[in-house]
Amino acid sequence: MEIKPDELQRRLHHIKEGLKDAGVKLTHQRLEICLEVARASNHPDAESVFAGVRQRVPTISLDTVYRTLWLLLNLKLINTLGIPRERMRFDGNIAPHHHFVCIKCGEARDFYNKEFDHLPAPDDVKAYGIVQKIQVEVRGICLQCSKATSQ
Amino acid sequence: MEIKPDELQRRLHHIKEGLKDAGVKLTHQRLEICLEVARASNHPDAESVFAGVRQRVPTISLDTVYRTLWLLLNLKLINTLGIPRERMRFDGNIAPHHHFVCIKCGEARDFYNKEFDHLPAPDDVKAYGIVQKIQVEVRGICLQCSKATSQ
DNA sequence: CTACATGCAAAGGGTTTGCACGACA
DNA sequence: TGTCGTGCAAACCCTTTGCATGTAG
Repeated sequence: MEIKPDELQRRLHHIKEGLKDAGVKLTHQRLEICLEVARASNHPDAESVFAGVRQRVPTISLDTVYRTLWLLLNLKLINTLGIPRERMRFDGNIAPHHHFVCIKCGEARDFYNKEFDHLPAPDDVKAYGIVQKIQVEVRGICLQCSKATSQ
Repeated sequence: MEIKPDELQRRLHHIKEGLKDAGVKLTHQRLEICLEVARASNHPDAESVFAGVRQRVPTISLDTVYRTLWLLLNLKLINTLGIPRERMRFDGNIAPHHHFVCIKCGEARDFYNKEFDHLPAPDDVKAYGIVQKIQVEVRGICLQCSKATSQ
């Protein structure tokens, strides 16, 4: 599950520049963690990143991995799948629907949209497996949080 | 954050029928948990459901709430936000992209699609807050898992 | 040289499990 | 009455934090 070398270089360069701009120290550990997360195409969890880096830096600790990933996340140099720090949340709504998710407070609100319900799955996606449903996730900042920030 | 009474009745009825069909006992606790999750429109976590039910059933325990929610989930009578039992996962890919997520093994694969990148946010969604990005999540069963199931 | 990053270990929070009691069919 | 569900508490796992040591700038 590796990406192309030139794409890797592009990502790495972008991350390094971002760290430099933020004025944080470019330690050996941090660079290796960046490399690991930049070249993974399978959305690794912290444990996977840890295992990968450990092969090259045997003394690295798991909490350094966490701290570095959070650093990259806060600088918007990487993303997360789903919502960070999220506990499990349940949804009694079985009907087809979509979500507006606030990236500040995590609130998720349903909305309905017939066009979104019937988005066709691209052919290259069908090659990944059997498609069951398509859901659109709109990310943004909800009214309450945008008020709170502007005040 | 309550839904319309007739919609609530519809959901409750559907859940009760599902439980009956599955042949599980319709205990007082289970019914109250179903009511709580069916009438919540804010995608509650287990703790919220627990708090709500507790007002009517003071002796209920948190683990009964978890067990019942899992029961409903396995019977596909409710949904979860995000992927169940998911730990935090990171994504070194900053470019606009979308995900195919396997509901069996949780594997998420990127795909690119210019049309999806430029989906317009519906007006009623814009009323929820400031839209930052729109991501499409395709859920299904990946090739490996569908092979494993059919064997 | 000095502030910041690391490693260690222990704490923290959410979720799950084992077991004996209690309640539905 | 027998089986399944519940409550309690402890275990579990992932993640975070405090502190002394090490290191980049």
